[in-house]
Amino acid sequence: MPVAPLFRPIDVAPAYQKVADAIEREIVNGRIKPGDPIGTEHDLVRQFGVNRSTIREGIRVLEEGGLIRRDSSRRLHACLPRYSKLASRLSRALVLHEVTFRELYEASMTLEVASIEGAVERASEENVAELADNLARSEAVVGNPAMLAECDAEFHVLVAKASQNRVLQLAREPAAQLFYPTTEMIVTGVAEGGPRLVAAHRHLIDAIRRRDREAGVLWTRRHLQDWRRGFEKIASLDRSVEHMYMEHAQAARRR
Amino acid sequence: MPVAPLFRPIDVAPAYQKVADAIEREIVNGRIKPGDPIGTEHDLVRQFGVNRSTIREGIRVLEEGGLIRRDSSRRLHACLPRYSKLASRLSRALVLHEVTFRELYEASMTLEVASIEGAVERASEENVAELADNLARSEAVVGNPAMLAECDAEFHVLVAKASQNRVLQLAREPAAQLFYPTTEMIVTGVAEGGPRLVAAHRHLIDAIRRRDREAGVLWTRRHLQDWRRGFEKIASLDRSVEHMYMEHAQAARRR
DNA sequence: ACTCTAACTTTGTCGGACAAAGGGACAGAA
DNA sequence: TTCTGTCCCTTTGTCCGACAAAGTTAGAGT
Repeated sequence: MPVAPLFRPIDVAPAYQKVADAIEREIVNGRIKPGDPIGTEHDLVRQFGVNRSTIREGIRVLEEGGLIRRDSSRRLHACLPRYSKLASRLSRALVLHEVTFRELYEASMTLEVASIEGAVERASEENVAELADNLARSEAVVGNPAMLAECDAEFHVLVAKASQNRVLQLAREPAAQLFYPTTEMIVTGVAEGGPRLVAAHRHLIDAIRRRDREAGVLWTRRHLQDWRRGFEKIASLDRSVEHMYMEHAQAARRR
Repeated sequence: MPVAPLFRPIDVAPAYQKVADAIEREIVNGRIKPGDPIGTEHDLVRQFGVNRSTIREGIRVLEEGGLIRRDSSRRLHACLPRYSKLASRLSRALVLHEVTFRELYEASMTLEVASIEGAVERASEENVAELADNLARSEAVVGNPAMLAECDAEFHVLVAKASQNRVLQLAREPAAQLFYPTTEMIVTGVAEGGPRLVAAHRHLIDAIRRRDREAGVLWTRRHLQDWRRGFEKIASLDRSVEHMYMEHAQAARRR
């Protein structure tokens, strides 16, 4: 016979966790707004009535979660979590779960197509200008695989931004971060890779300008299929993402 | 005139960060495998030659990132970051960025359709069984909005799982976590909401069983449109996601 | 072989300490 | 006035040592 639920489970979280939770609550429910100062560690010691070491452990948790940062003078502020930083956590997780390039490819096909559709529909003048600027820089470094791969990654971030849909922007980022290093390898290994990549970007900008959804989708598909063909010259799609790719995601996180 | 780049910026990361980075590197590059013990704090003090407080701050960073956990006896282990925990970080970020329900809806339309397509193509017997089990439980609680909403959230997690694409699984989760609380409100407010929801699930399972892609996509669209219609009876799609929704995501994180 | 207890280890927290770096005020130089 | 160097105070990052509570291990006794 089950016992009558006389007692609720009591909260036995360690103190540093409670400190972190308390500050998190205030930020998430909006009482502390992004940019607001949190106060010094000593202030927090007084407010929470715990030791500074405990406060500091709590602060580390929030810092890692992207909810607070230290400014140039190391003072604490609430802040809006940055997508690229959060996404690199996810990229890391995907690597550890040993996802395959096939999964990456399939998901990206969906996400990038959705991005371009949004961009075609809603891109602003400024979005297009950013994309055009990126294209110009890409054309200038078409012979440099590393820099071209970086431009490519930025290009797709800008397309997602142009979609004006931040959920999509965030959803595509983890997979995109894992693509980036392979793009470099492919452009290095496949002679016509660089020019084809830049040409695809040019068509994509054109499609956005003309609000031509069909063309946007078509060229996004081609662009990704190009990646796939290039990749399959190097390795199998069923290979899992290698640990070494994390270096790039780590670099992105610190930025 | 720009100065010749004689010096590189020097690395002045604090000690606790270096500790965290060093351990993270070993985990991510695979030298420490998930499940492996990390050693006691005292061990780490000896190995890194820094104070225990410093070690502990580094550990908090890794713990929050999901790379290590403490087992029942509080000993440290490397572990695979859990999707739902990471996703709740993203949900939190989306709330803070004040994304609109329109963004959520549009992105989910893409992501859930992609999930069902994958599920129709690749769902295993076991996946279908899990879905059927979920459906049975849903039917049993069709009069209870809170429990039905929970079942609905689980259903879509299971569909994504059935797609066998972990990238997709991860990408859809942050948006899905924000959907969940509204589902409850809608089912509460709209009389025929519950039965329609369950009926849609039944059709989806059926589509997966028959490997009928068209039907799967169709019913996913209808299911989401139902949500939208229900939501618009309550509020505008252009409203931003409210802070209160975070409670659910926070609960998910702790699990 | 099993249980119970005592000793040991580990974690979470505390208090205090100090060097390095930043910010602010202030005086003197250009 | 504007700039610069100096002094002082605050804050952070790190260290040391300590202790209670909870978990682990080993040994005693059955």
